[in-house]
Amino acid sequence: MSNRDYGEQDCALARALEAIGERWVLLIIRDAFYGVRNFNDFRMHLDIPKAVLSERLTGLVDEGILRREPDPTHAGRHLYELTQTGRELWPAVHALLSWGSEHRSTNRLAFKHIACGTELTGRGDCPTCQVAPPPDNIMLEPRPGAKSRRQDPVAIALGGPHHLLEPLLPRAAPPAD
Amino acid sequence: MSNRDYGEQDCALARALEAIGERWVLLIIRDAFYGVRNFNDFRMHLDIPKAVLSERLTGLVDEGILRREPDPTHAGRHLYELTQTGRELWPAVHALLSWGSEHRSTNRLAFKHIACGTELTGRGDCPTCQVAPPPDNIMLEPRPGAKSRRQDPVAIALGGPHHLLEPLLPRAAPPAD
DNA sequence: CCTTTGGGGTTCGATTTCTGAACTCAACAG
DNA sequence: CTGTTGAGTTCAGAAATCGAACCCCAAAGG
Repeated sequence: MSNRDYGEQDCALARALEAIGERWVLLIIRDAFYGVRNFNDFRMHLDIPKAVLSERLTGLVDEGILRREPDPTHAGRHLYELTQTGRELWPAVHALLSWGSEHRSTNRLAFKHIACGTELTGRGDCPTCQVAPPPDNIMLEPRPGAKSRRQDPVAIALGGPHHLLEPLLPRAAPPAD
Repeated sequence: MSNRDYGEQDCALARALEAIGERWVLLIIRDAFYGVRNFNDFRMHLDIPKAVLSERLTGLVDEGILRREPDPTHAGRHLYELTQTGRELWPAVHALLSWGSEHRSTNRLAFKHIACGTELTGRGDCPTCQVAPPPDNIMLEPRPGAKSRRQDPVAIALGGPHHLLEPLLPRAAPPAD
């Protein structure tokens, strides 16, 4: 990852951007918060070229943001999940998400504090409990009336409420009838 | 700016990254928060190629994040400053800065609430006042003992305390004796 | 008046990165 | 054994980045 750096910049922001500033990386991390864990689900949800996805995933593993582990259900495949360092990117991801939904588009998703059910503010605080919940205490649910333009399995699985960081099971929901 | 987009991604984060996700952009915005306002100061502080800087600045103006105005002291020159929309990126910038300083390098700068002088938390809150100050109520000061590797005029001007968003005057400080 | 200087760009090849399509390889299903 | 699918790698063309060179204008110097 560490070509494409910012040289002599003597600043924590430059260091952060060297780790997560490349194209696609924050969207990959967003999906990881949403519970995406395997290569093909990232790929289908993001429409990202395979070579780039592969490179970004190994880069993020090298940076200590994702952990790669063997997929117990399929020999030879991997699962990717956020490390603690990666989870600590939640405030940054949420801040960008909330700037984007304020100034660029309204967000289709609401984030709620699991402990009390209250929707979080733009700063990621729970107004009821006066705390900033960590991602594993947040759930996401689609706003009523919002429907996705995408039809890939991940987008469909995100059509219902879901705890952040818990694995999405995209293939488990083909509506049988 | 809007080539290099994220296509069908149906997400406020993708929209935000289309505006501020390109290389250099967040560093330019950081410098704008620090008070940098003219082309050459950005250029010298960032070591960015002129063509790229020029393209990014006009892109940010088009996106409504910076405002370009004539420099009153030099005909034909411009000053760039953050719009309200741009200023609302502060929480995102601060979140990344604080992740970077926690996981990549210790930050040389401390951010303090002007109203009370307390240093802000990693989440950008003032622990004394229990509020999250907007950038025009924050000052930055170098941590004792931290010295910059850079010697450009902007880096030197940032060697002392400074209110965010107030113009830096880099050229005003050549130590005459 | 003419020349120099410096800010603020634009232009231009060389290099690097991104992209989509084609290809490989291993695990499984039938 | 054959076909399929997930997970990559390889490859060539397109796009972005880079640093250096060049251009234009305004003010300063003489």
